[in-house]
Amino acid sequence: MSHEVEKRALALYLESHQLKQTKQREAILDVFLQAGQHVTSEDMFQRVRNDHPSIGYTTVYRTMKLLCDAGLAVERHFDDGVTRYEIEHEHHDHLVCTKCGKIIEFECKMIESAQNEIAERYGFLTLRHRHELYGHCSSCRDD
Amino acid sequence: MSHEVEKRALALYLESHQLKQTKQREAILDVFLQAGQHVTSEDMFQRVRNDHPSIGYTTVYRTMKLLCDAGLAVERHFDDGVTRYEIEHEHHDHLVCTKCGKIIEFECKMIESAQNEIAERYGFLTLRHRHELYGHCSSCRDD
DNA sequence: ATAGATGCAAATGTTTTGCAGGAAA
DNA sequence: TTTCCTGCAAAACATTTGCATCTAT
Repeated sequence: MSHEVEKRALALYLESHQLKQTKQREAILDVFLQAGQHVTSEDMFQRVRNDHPSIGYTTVYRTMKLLCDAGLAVERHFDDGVTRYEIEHEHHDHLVCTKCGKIIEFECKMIESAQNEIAERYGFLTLRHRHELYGHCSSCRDD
Repeated sequence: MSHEVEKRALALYLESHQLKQTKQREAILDVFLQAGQHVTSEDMFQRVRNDHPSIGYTTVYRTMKLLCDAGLAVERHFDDGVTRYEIEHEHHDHLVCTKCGKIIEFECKMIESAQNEIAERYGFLTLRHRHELYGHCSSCRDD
């Protein structure tokens, strides 16, 4: 079984917060780790339901929130009003194709340093950021 | 009466789309132009209600959508899940204070050119973007 | 035994839609 | 007089909460 690191991390988090280890939480973490980036809540629910028909929507929501608190997941809000989750990893931004829905991640040091400069100029302490470019990806731009 | 340019623009848009000029639309545009940047739907509704108690929520929503279509307003979604509107103007980004809620606009040529470079690298045609830094503003960072 | 978790149903908050009546063209 | 608008109430969504029950510790 893979993802031992993440499972371990969750176990530690639960323990240190007097929370309980349950099959539901285990199952949802499993599904999340295998689902890839940018899954929606709906997505998560469907996938979880596949293997565990008795798990409710509520538990999926609550557990995703838990995973965020534990630092394993990050909540993202793109412009379509649906919450998405991704596995927590380094600083990056997104290109979002408004035709096919594809989401491409990118990273840019130049932008990061520009952000720092701006923040400094305004005496602003940056905790997190969003940076998304919306448009048509290479496959869709000519259609 | 100010904002003649915007009123004219709306009139032209309505005319060219076989839509009708109504007091509600006029009133909502008026309120919007005087409300400043980043008003929420709720905000708009309250302000409109002040002068015109008979105008319904539905009409406010519909008219804000119309103003967006007409290019007079832009819809923004920050991370609190509430739609905000701003008067359409040049390319800019935002610093959002998560303590006091203040929203500061900024512009940065360096970031813009980096964005273009990224888009080019991925063969991506950018139509619009969001770029927001969340954190504590200069007044809140020491509290 | 007990604090915490679950699942359902109901509530929430925001935005949209159906529809009958009303107003602009 | 026809087409488009309006306001209300109800629906639609995504998400959250109350609560009785169940389960890990």
